[in-house]
Amino acid sequence: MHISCAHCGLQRICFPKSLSSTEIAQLDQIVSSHPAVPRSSQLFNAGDAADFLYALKSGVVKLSRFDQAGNEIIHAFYLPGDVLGMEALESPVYPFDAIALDNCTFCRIHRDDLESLAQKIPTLNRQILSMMAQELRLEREHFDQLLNKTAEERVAAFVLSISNRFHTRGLDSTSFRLPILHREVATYLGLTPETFSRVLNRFQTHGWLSWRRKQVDILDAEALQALAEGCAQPECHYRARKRG
Amino acid sequence: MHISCAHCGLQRICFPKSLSSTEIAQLDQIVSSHPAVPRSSQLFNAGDAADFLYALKSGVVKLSRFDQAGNEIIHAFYLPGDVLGMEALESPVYPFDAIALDNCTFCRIHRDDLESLAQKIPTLNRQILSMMAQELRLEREHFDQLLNKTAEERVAAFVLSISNRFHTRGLDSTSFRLPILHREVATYLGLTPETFSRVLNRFQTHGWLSWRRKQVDILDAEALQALAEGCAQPECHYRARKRG
DNA sequence: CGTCTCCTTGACGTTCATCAAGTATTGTGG
DNA sequence: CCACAATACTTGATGAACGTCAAGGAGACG
Repeated sequence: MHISCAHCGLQRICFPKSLSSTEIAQLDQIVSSHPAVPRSSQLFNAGDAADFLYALKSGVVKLSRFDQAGNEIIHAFYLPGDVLGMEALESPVYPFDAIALDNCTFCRIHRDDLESLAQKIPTLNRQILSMMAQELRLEREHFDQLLNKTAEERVAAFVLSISNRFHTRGLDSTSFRLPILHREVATYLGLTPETFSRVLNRFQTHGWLSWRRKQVDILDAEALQALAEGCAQPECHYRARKRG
Repeated sequence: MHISCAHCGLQRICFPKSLSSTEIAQLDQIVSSHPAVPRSSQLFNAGDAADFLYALKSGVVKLSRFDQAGNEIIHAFYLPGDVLGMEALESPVYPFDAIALDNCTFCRIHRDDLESLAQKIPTLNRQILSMMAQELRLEREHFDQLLNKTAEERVAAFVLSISNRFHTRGLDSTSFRLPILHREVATYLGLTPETFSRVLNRFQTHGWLSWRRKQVDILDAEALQALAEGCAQPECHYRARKRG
């Protein structure tokens, strides 16, 4: 049975974020539980009928697809409280695969139910739009992390970005377990595993970061921040070109 | 005075896309005209209060900002019929600059008016979500065009993408004027003007494309398509790595 | 304990950014 | 309408960052 959103620890991040208690009660009517998805299984695949939105309760999910050349493209990692499937509001099918990187649990909402309810509750309507806009913002952030950035800048920005998301969820933002393979992080950042490995090695040497297997420890957030923002560091020979 | 959406040539692309004639009449009530914006001027800047959504009637607009290092990042080019400002539905201010690349004309809608009307018209509500989702899809397409792609693949994909958008608008999709500087296209694609110039030169040599100043002529769409998809071409020594 | 997958480390080559200089085109004022 | 300036684009030489290939090591799982 579904636990009421009113008692869920993720209500500050998830759907109920801006709703009143009576509105949350209405939301509860259309929220149901979804069978747990084990590690490496898909929640849905590209091309599946997009009937539901999913709220991630626990675990981590990657949103990905394979391009014509057979390379994996990873567009997003979802953490507890995030909502999956927003992009399908444009089309009848999901455009991407959603794959559990850990054992995952979900709430789910039928999109027709959500649409009907949103038509009655303006706050919910605004909330949906806001979540959609956030998805767009995150994608553009991801884009910015890659464009004209060196491998070191990308990794630094990624670590800080994940750290912030842990912080938002009230978790330890300097030491945490991240159930994502290095290979997948590299793919997300448009790098090869080899390059990613070398960057981690350099960060460790400088005492900025320890990231062994799935355990991440941020040792010098300021150094990483400076690097992510493209400020000069002795090791970074490559400089972004200046504005004309 | 505002021309009714019912008589606008862009209604198949713009807001009225999926609305009935009575609904379009209601929409007309909240749509107003906006003073023309001359070339190189901004429609709005990052940080401005985001009170309005704008529908581009004529001209081309770029959505951009400057990063910490002072480099321009261009996230999108808008063509007639496109709607600007969707991303601001999450925040009270625009997160980007919108700059006219040509003399531009706009319709505009106050976001509060739109929200109220959408609460009454479910079709409009769905339409707004769909436009938002499309914005997200285009951004991800943009992302895919850059990730692990060579300069040639990026340019080929860009030309075809623009061509498709002209086609959607019922315009000539093989020969058209594109009022975007080469430098701006290069920036959009994460390249330098030099590299962009060299790619155009190669395409011209092969007889695939002629792009002089602002006049674009696609001479061999299939060759460009093959290149954009990463299929082998004699000139392209770089091959995408295969899926593991 | 053995196998599989993940990660690491090294040597090398390619693509593209950078620097620099030159040519074409647009815009402006006389 | 022409001269000049400013901007946009082109072309060439050079080097750096990172992808590729190859092989070895370490952790996970049965």
